[in-house]
Amino acid sequence: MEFMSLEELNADQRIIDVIKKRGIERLNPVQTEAVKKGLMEGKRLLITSPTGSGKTLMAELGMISFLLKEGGKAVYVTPLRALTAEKYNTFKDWESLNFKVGMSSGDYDSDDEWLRNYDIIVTTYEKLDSLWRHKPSWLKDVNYFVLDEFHYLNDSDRGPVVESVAVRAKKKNILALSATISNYAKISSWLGADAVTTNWRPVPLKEGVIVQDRRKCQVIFQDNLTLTLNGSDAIIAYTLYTIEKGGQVLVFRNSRKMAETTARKIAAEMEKAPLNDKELLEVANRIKDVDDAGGNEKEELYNLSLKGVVFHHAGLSKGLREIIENAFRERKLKVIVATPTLAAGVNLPARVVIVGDMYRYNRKILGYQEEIPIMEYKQMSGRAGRPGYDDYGESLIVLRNKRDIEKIFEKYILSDPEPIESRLGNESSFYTFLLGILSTEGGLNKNEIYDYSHQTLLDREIVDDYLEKGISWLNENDFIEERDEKFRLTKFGRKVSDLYVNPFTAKTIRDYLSRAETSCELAYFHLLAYTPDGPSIGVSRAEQDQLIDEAYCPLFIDEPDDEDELYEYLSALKVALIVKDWIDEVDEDIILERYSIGSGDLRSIVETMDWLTYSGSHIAGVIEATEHSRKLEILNKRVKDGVKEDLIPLVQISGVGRKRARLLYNNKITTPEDIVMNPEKVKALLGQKIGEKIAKEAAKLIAGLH
DNA sequence: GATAGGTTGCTTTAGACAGCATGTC
DNA sequence: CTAAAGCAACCTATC
Repeated sequence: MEFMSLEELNADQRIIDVIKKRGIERLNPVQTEAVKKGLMEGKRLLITSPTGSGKTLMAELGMISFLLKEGGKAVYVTPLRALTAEKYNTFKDWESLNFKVGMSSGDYDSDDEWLRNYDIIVTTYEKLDSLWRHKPSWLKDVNYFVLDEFHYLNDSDRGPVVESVAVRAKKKNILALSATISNYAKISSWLGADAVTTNWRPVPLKEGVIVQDRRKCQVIFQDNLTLTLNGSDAIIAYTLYTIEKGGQVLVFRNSRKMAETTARKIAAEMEKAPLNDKELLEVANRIKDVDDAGGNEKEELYNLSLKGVVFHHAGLSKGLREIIENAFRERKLKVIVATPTLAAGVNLPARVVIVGDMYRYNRKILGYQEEIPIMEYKQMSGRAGRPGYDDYGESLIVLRNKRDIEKIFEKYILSDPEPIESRLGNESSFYTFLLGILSTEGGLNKNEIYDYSHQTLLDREIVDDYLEKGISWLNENDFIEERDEKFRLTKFGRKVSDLYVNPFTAKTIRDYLSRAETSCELAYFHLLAYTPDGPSIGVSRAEQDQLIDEAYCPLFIDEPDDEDELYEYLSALKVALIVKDWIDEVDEDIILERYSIGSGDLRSIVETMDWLTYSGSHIAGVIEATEHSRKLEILNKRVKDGVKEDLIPLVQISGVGRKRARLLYNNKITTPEDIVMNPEKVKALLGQKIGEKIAKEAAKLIAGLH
């Protein structure tokens, strides 16, 4: 274990100053090794090391020293919008060296060309992929790419994009950062990079299992240390044990419901725990005052937080999630019981991590529970141990059965994660990849497409197979055309690539719309939700029969016979009904109740349908289905803000949402002009301060139109 | 006859990226 | 292609 001093680093003094300002005195062993392997000289590296081993600083050293020497731009890519925002904030430190930092993702989006003003751009894999297709002028100035959380390459949904980005990025200088992977040698040689691999962690990790044995729980650590606790529930017993000793606990469960009930059970036992009621009351009030709709989860979280225990999953609104994460970081909340959301994502360590379930239901195969990937376990256990607070972290796997002990130790604790492999080997991903390269590169002949495709991680034979099929499929379906032996995107293909929708989504939309007359709102939503890009949502047994009755108008798609397809069809119908309620201005809490979804779910459905209505409208435009296009355009405006058509002019004003707009409209203020004309009335309706602000925004909007 | 506690049968099951216009976080 | 936990309705023992 070698720690390099900042003096030895031999870097520009301004770099040292920034690092020192953060309270960092020396480089840790991972960082030291990376520096020795040429990080500061712009050497191509693949760094695989555990969570919290200071990979971000390595990326910064790499980027900054490269920019100082070579000029140009650096792009830092992450798989999550939350990570993009987090990195953006840390990289702001480098503005003292006159490097301008920008970010671009679905959340915080900049105009493509505007990004030229930045030296460091933080973005997501999908956004970068999309940028490449739009070819903004500055992209050729980027000579350094940092590919963060590179193990996402192995994700079946998102991996293909990571790989496409890597294929393009590796033509330039790259630094790939990844969790520990077993086949790093193969990956680094594919990337043309040197590998830096260590298992060094800033806080040591003690792993073990905890087994339920009647009224007692047996804890067995890796180092053979054992411990017996009283209690008939292993999770509760060890959580209480940890809290008594002043630690925080992160519990993982594999369903939302279980996360909630486990949180309730722990909270019920918290009477004897040492809690700071004043702090918790303050947290509880933050939860109560959150201004995005929290649904009925809000009240429950309020009560739970008074006991220092909360649950956390994607059904929660963004505001609630943030409050919980911050309060845990502030060490006010003692326990979070979460679904896998918190395993990846932003940094949120705890002294103890309890992995409650080693199996997960597989939605594709009935009755089949698969063991969770080792990588996923490592991501969870990696959250154990807070630097500066804990001497070591503990990660415990809960076992229901004694005879699993050895197997679990062998598989999860003593082994490396599974190798990461290409996920491009299926029609949908590969065809998307082909569309992407033709979009970026312009016209290519067959040989050039071959060469390009062989840059992927995929085996040659598989590439060749999909290539033939892909080219003819894209050709037959009018995404591409052949001219002078070169393949180019058609107008339709170009549009699909720009919209960033899956080609199968585009084909579905085009095929149905081109042969049908216009239909009702519900039918459009249903069609969009039924595509591969549509939101998927669970449909309960009881809902299934009801859904068909609620479809009040003819849909574009006929009811399928196949059972699985029928489920997809009904799921899309449920999405359609939710979005229909949303644009009919049904109160948010009523929607959540009616469809038993969380407010986070509603937000994500609306977000996706916003994108898809926009895309649908433009696809209809290209195939000259003008009526469809016009209808979808109006729906898009309504979905964005959740309003009926008459409110569209009002919600264009920033600060005016569905509720304020309806209030104004009911009082005969129906346009931005009305607001400017009657500022006093607006103030009377919305309050002095808000009214004033909105009047200003309305004036700005009108000015912008002229 | 009320009630605590058990049994049976049925149901449900994680997460989160993308366009554009806006101002430029 | 190998399940498990929650929940409501019903059942049973006990006082």
